[in-house]
Amino acid sequence: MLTQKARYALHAMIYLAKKDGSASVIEIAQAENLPRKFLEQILTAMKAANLVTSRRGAAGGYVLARAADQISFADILRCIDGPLALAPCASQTAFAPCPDCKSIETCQIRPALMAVRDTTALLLEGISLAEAAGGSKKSFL
Amino acid sequence: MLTQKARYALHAMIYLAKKDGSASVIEIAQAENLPRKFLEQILTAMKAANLVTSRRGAAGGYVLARAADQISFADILRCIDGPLALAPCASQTAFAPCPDCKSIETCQIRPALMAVRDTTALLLEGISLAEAAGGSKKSFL
DNA sequence: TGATTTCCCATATGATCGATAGGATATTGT
DNA sequence: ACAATATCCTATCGATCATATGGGAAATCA
Repeated sequence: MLTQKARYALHAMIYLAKKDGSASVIEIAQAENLPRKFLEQILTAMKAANLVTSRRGAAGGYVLARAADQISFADILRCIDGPLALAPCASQTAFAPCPDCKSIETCQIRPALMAVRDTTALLLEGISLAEAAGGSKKSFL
Repeated sequence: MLTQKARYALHAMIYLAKKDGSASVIEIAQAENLPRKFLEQILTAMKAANLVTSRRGAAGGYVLARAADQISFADILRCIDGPLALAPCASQTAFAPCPDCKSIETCQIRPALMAVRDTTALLLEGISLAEAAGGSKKSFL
């Protein structure tokens, strides 16, 4: 399961994609019905991951750092919820042996977890904010 | 990410699949290097889900409730970590609207989450204890 | 009867989730 | 200059969950 924070992040980012311009935290929070201060944290994380840029002061706000079709669900989920994989040993972006693992080579659950990671990463990296906002339903059906 | 508990469960069940007979908690815990009392809880859950049967007393222990090729990774993971889906609204076995969801029909992240659920469920339901124990690597490559 | 084992319930600790609060800092409009 | 508006930064908080550990009742077998 994703965290609520991650779902908030997706909604906020899709809002920015549709807006195609700057939007303040307050604007996004009201439009998408998200807790304002919590959203602030989320956008801070998105900025740290270079997915959005920000401007301070009156008439400030957040903008997508790249075109909406160049930001994937995977980008967003990774920076909020961490790796997509079901176990550290099956992660490409944050590989680590599982704490209790004897041997990565002989592990009998890893192949399955790798297969799952590969397919979910393929899917989530293939879905962009532009597609989600537009509702094209093309690429993943 | 799976919980450690879920990984423990998979290892324990694969051990039972390879053993093809009764094994006590202590035996499994020692063989797979799992905390004994924690494993006890896990096997209780597996029994509640009808994945294993048990016998008490001396020479007691746990046995798979079905043939090893009739128990999938999905069966085990669902009863330890819950639904495979990334959100309640994308779950087949435990569907529910997300707490903050306005409308399931117009949600712009749900289609993606459904696609992910479908593929991971397909994979994890297709991987049996027998396959994992045997290491055939056939069905998911 | 005594040893073994599952079963059941309770507790503990640390981390994580989902927020909220307050104020510092930057920018804009008047 | 100044007030209004925003982001930025840090701290805290309650609830839940993850990861166990412990004690003892009940069943089974030699």
